[in-house]
Amino acid sequence: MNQERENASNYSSGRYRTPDGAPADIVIFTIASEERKSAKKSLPHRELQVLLIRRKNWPFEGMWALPGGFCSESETLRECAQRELLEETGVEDIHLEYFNAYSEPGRDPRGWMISHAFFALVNETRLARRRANDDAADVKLFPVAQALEMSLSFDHGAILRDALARIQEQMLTTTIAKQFLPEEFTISELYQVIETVVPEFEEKNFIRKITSTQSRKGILEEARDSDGDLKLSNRYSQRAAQLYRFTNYRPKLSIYS
Amino acid sequence: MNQERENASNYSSGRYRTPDGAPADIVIFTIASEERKSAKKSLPHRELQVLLIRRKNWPFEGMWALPGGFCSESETLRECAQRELLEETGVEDIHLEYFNAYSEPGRDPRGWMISHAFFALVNETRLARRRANDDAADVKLFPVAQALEMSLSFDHGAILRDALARIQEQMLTTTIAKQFLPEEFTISELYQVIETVVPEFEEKNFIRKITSTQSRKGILEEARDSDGDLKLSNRYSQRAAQLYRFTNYRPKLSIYS
DNA sequence: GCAATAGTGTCTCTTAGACAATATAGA
DNA sequence: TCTATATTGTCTAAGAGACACTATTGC
Repeated sequence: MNQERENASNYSSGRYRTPDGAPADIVIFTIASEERKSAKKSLPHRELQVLLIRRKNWPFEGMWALPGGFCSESETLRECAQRELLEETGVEDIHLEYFNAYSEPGRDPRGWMISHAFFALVNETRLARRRANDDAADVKLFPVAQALEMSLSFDHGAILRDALARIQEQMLTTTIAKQFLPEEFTISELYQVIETVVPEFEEKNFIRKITSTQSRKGILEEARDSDGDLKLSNRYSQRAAQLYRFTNYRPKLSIYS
Repeated sequence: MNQERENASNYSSGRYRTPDGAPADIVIFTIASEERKSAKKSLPHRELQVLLIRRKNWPFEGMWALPGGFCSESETLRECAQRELLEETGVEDIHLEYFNAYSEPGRDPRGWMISHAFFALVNETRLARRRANDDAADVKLFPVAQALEMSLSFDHGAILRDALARIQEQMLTTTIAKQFLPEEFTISELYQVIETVVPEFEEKNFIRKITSTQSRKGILEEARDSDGDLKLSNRYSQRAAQLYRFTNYRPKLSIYS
């Protein structure tokens, strides 16, 4: 023990310049949906949004930034990000994923800071509760398209771009769409969510492929009530639509097969 | 300017405990191939290997570890990793990719260190030159299967596992296979490389799929000589095989289509 | 009946998957 | 000729892609 302590203190006796902090920044995405004003039932308009906060202190005082904070020695980066997420949005237990580190010298005027970037996907229904509590002037959801054009603090513009690219890729290759959907949803809702995140997405025979092709149909299963009958919803349509839920099945993708 | 400096010094006046360094560790993979001793021409035996170094100092003195080093304030993590890679292997300009950060408290007895993990893919022909120069006792390639069973320094066992999972996924979804192949190669070589990294991989009609199905044939193109004639190789076979090269085309993958 | 969404029929062309068969050339 | 790899033939079932068509139900 003494040996170890001595070694350790020997080691850190100022031979190296050390970082001035270990920040974690979080790109919090949500999909806002707005009922369209129409006499008939119709699908809502959906929009991908990102949560930004207005900085109160130097540097970049008054500018918008990604939520984040400093990690302490006694927690992992993930725990730090979870803590920040809870503070900013009041939500826990949601999809939170580390995706990159930002280490460009000079990226932070406060000193040498390597930022650890996470993205989080939050269902708007869970975000809604919290929003009323906040000072709307300091914490705000922005449409992603708009946020990308804003001048953000630090290199947060680049972080946002990277996060968006990542969730666009994952939206098509994993089942993260479920983060933006209720437990049970219709095929149209799923399609809309995918389209909202990846505007280029187009799949003419979507319903058929997802429900009846052998290689993919394992992704979803029909929702059934306690009697085992199929559950339908007519929330967005005159004709009731079948409700589905995600299974745990995740097809393996390959460019070679 | 003065204002900024004053703010900065104000900021860092010991309010937070700061990390004791910013290390980058690199998981360097290569595929070693060994000609089989057979009278007839036959495909070599291939094996995925990882480069480890034996630690000379406390902590974990004498144990094997991933190569790595401390990042300086004036470089990015990538530059740091590139520098380390050059020092350990003598190679530059190869596939180097950041994949995770390791921040478990207590992971490094020297203090609070968040390790930034990269993986690198090196063609054995480029590694061969360097190996003679090194003291074989301190830098060594291990079969990955063996390295996974060794007790490595720090949390390098976990880092190695994660890196392996990542390149297995990427082997099937991107064209990183080319990192382990010469510019021009035969279909069998490509198949072997994929199989070496992902043992479960099996594709009965591989040659046909990769060369003649519409959705995938863009990945490869036939190699041709200056006259425009097809180039063949009989290095591994009696009957000469068509040589191919990767194009820049990268199919988009989706679980929904 | 109209509007708005849900879902099916149908047709053609391509691909998957399994195996057998043929091709090539050095030893 | 034998051996080891390369490449094509063939057949069936499944899927892709396009579009027209039917279904449902509140207004």
